Amino acid sequence: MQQAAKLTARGAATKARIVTAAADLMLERGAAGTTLDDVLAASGTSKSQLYHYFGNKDDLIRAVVRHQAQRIQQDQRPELDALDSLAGLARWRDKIVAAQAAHDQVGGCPLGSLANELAGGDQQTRSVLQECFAEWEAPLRAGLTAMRDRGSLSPEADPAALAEAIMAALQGGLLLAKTHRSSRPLARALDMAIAHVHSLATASPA
Amino acid sequence: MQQAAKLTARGAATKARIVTAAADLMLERGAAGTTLDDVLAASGTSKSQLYHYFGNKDDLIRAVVRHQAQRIQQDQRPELDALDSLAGLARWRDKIVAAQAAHDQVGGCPLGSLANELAGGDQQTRSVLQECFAEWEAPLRAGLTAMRDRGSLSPEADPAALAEAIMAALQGGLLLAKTHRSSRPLARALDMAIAHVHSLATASPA
DNA sequence: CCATAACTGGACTAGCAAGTCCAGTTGCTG
DNA sequence: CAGCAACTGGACTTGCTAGTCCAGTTATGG
Repeated sequence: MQQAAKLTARGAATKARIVTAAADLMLERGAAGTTLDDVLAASGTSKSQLYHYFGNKDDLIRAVVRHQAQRIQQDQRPELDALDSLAGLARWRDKIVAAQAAHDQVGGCPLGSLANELAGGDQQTRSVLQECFAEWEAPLRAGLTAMRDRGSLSPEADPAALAEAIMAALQGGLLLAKTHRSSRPLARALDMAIAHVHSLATASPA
Repeated sequence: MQQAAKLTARGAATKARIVTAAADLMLERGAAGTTLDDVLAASGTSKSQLYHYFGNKDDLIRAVVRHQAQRIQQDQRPELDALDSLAGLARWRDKIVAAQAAHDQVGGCPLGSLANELAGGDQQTRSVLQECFAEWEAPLRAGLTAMRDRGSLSPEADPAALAEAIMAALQGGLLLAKTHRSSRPLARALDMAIAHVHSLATASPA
């Protein structure tokens, strides 16, 4: 992998095909449970192509992590950009619960599952995970900050802490949902988190 | 494995040694990432002993899941039996955060990590996971129910939903803590959950 | 003290997985 | 159109892993 190379249109397409196939497989089998041969078969490529675009399996895994993070943000638009009101939070919640239910309750968070598996690994991969979570959390933190600055939330409310706690509820809710094959735990976790934001809302929304 | 057999004291000790070693290894490397040879080396046993006590690797994994669930409950006593007050919840929170910090922020929830990895697998294993989570959650649900019945919590409060949401916050907090190598996300998640219980508390605690 | 069953050691097999290698094809670019 | 670099195919190597097998040792109950 000498990736400063040119990368023609065809090459880019092949690389994307590999990452997409790997992401799908790793979502349902985990990163360790997915073999490169599986990825090659699913993407219709060969060993040499994979090693042409990626240094090794870990490198591919990091690409998959970034891919899933992008996919999540894409899926959650435009709701992710309208988290500066209680109504906006409710819409985001509904979209997430609906998406989970649509997946037959199978497969938790594409990012959370990978994080769980890879957080104990090398520093490089963990850094990517941290960045991806931060990127995902940013719009939430921004929305809560806007609410506080506007006076919709109590001045004592800590947007950063709130956003992190909500993400934790989301991740835990998805894990329990996956385990129980039911979206109920996810719904309850998010409802609790949003109720907590409600309790910090001021009577007069400014 | 014809486990209706006798199982002498020595046999029981060997079996326990295998499960303990496997649990430790799987906590830091995951179930798939732990080889049976690793387990044998760490426990000072041999292949034939492992297959004498367990049908196959999946069988061992299920034993590890049950073992971790028991260990967690044991570690969280006596706080787990005193979750029928806001003060009790706070003590439980402190114990969990301290335990996480004591582990150098490494390794999330011994049960949650396994659940994440195994929830997509066979029904048998998933059932064990569900039971273990239910068992762990039971004291929390009981405490919240007692609070509501006593009048410390609003009659509208739903102890089952509350307990499940709190467990979700705990799991998500542990996942983010593992990813960031910091107990901050865990503390924030639990603080939010407990603040939510506070908001449901009645002014007069009876 | 003998027979039976629990228990133990470790060599062995079969299959699979990551990563290597090289010969060949395609497609830019001057 | 020539030449170089990007790209592709797939066989091959090396090492590991779950699971098997059997010969042998220890405990126990009659």
